[in-house]
Amino acid sequence: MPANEPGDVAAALFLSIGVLVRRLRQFQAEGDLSLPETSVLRRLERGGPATVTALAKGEQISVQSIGSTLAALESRGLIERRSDPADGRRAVMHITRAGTHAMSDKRNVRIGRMTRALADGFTPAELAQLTAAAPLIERLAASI
Amino acid sequence: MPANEPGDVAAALFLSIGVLVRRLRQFQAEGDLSLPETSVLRRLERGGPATVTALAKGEQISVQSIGSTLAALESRGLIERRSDPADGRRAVMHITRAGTHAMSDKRNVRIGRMTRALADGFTPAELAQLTAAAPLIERLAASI
DNA sequence: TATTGTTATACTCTATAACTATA
DNA sequence: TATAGTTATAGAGTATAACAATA
Repeated sequence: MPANEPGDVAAALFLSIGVLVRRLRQFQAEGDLSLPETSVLRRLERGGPATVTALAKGEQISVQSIGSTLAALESRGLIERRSDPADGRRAVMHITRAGTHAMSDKRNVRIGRMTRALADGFTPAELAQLTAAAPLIERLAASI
Repeated sequence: MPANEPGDVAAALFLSIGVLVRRLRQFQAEGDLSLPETSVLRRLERGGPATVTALAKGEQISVQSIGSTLAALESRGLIERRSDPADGRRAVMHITRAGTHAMSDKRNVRIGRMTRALADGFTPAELAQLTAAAPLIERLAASI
């Protein structure tokens, strides 16, 4: 049984997630969703409608930085902006039917390739390990 | 027992690693190692001396892109460039004693914060899950 | 010719600063 | 005044193209 020293876990995770992100960045074909676009759509799909500030906080970027991503998604009809009737400052973003469609395995290149690689090269036990790791990685990001 | 559908695993991983990378990007203080610098040093530390091409391939970026990172590390004495006597085209990069020192928990802000967060907020069982996930994530990156 | 690496240039993603509108 | 969001500008990180040196 290994010791799983926090320092070793940290270094190993750091290297592996960096490589995966850079690898995923390489599949940017004409018309594909970008990395941040995919992430925002997935978040809306998972967590439901959210304000600009909430999305930025979830994505761990500034409110200003998420602006162009939201504008791009909105201009393609993948999200819809609704003003909050209770607070005129707030803009609540909703994923549209087209947005959900764009996130399907067939349409989304990155998620699709990850899905195929996982289905072809990983055992159910390994998929279970990755499934268990995802929320831990999110918790780690939130606790750093 | 959940089904762990590859599509769901892919989407969950995608979101979590994106958030962690963006969170890690935020700790860029004066003099700290950058994200790619930390990654390259860790790779040399783990895998031993490597050529420019091998490092670029490991990091999943182009040979051209890794150039500035290597130049920055070399100028600060954290890596050393040696020409391969057997092949004059090759430059073999070695981590120096100072480079290893810069990667220690105390000196490296990102790895250090990850290490502390893991030590403080995660159980041994959770650390074991993350330890198991890291090589799977690397394998996924390589198989996409 | 093919491979290794460098230099030059451009694009993507994110940050900070300054601003407007609403509370 | 404080909060939600936008616009403008800049920096980090990576890509492609063109090149030089060696195999």
